[in-house]
Amino acid sequence: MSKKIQKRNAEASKALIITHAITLFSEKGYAFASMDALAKRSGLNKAMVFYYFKNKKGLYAAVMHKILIQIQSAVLEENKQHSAPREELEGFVRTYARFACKHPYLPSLLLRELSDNGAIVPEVLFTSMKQLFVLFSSILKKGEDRGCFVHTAPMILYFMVLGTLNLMITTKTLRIQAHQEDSEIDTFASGNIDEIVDYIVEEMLRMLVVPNKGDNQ
Amino acid sequence: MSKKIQKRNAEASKALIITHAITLFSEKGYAFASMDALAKRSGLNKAMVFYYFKNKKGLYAAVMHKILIQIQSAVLEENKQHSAPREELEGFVRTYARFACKHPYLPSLLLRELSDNGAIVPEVLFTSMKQLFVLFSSILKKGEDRGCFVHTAPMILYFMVLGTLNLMITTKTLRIQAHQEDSEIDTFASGNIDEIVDYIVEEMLRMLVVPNKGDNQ
DNA sequence: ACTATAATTAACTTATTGGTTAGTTAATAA
DNA sequence: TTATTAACTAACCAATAAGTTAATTATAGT
Repeated sequence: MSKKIQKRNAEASKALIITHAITLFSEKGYAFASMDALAKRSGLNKAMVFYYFKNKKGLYAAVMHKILIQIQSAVLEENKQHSAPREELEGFVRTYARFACKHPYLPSLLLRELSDNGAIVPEVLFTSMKQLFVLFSSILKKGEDRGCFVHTAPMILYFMVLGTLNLMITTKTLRIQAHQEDSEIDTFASGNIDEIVDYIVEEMLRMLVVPNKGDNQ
Repeated sequence: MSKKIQKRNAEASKALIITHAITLFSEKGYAFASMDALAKRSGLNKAMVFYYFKNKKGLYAAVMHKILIQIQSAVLEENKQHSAPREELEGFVRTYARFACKHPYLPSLLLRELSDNGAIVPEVLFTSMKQLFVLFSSILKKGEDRGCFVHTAPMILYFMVLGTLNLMITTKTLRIQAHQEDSEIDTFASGNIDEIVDYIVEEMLRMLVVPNKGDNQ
């Protein structure tokens, strides 16, 4: 039969808390996200938060873990569909970008953590970022080995991609506003995420592709 | 004669507060920077902070204003020494990078603000970022006009530069740590700021320079 | 039906913090 | 010398927030 509607359901409550915590943390940042507010949003008693997650930090760690696992598996999964370095690279950028755009908490939480030596939950953040980086480097490496990419410093390119995407996404409203105030300056205000990715990928390839070997996918 | 050492000195006190506020804010972030702690660090009475800056937000605005003016004028000033687009571009990147590296509060404060819709002081941040962007675009534009740069979306390149630099700088300790834990992965841990700039400029030029017109400075 | 336990709640505690205020002392100009 | 003002201080206040606790209710296994 259909699941009966329970008045008590640990998993559901936990999920409810996490869901609202994600938006709350990304809206307000860690410090300004109050657990009272979270309880109110979730429609649960504040004590439940501590019951399930021990303390604020624990909850935050759970939140970060969840979204990092999500982005990680999204990118890793997508990557399986390709084998040519150029496609892999484009897939990496686009998947990350689309995900980040659909879940705008990702860039803001990520930038905040990164700008702060992984202030609140270093380990969680770290392992995830590392895994993505390993994939990214392996794509570049494969390209090099096949002779279609020139040699580069993967860490710098990685941050180039992430930095650009995250900033473009988080500053979207800012850029639109700036363009309205002064239409002279081109803030790429109209660009949607796929156009941005097109641009970035184009630039990346211009950096990477070995001259006169462009067709060597 | 020499200035007599005064027991009371508005300007000195103000400066003292700002100086310590800069480090405090960048260490702890806006929310976790307490005014009690600031007063203690500055060796002044807490009330002085409010006496001079009205409230915490006002102080923060003053802090941001100061550092943004600094970076802005550093870059603008340096730019006067060049006229060839390629040199101008390199100068822009290097001056920003060196400054940010010498004053590591800049990247962390900047990223935090940017990742948050200019959370705390939108206007101040905004005008400064805009001015730097205008300079950056004008460099690219000049390059295009002279036929040595290809056409690009300046906003994206701008964030590419700032994103990469700020991330590389703020994650320095993180990267060193990661490399120590697993020496397999190349986190560019050893790279100093000038090497990083070399790399970035090299990549930027590979993106920008019109093929077979590379010498056309 | 009974019991053990997991889920839930209201009320409370404790600490911190941004900000105020009323009063005090140093400098300065008449 | 004195009056005025600007710089400075100690003590205080109200609000908020993280975290606790002791009691209560639903649920599931026996």
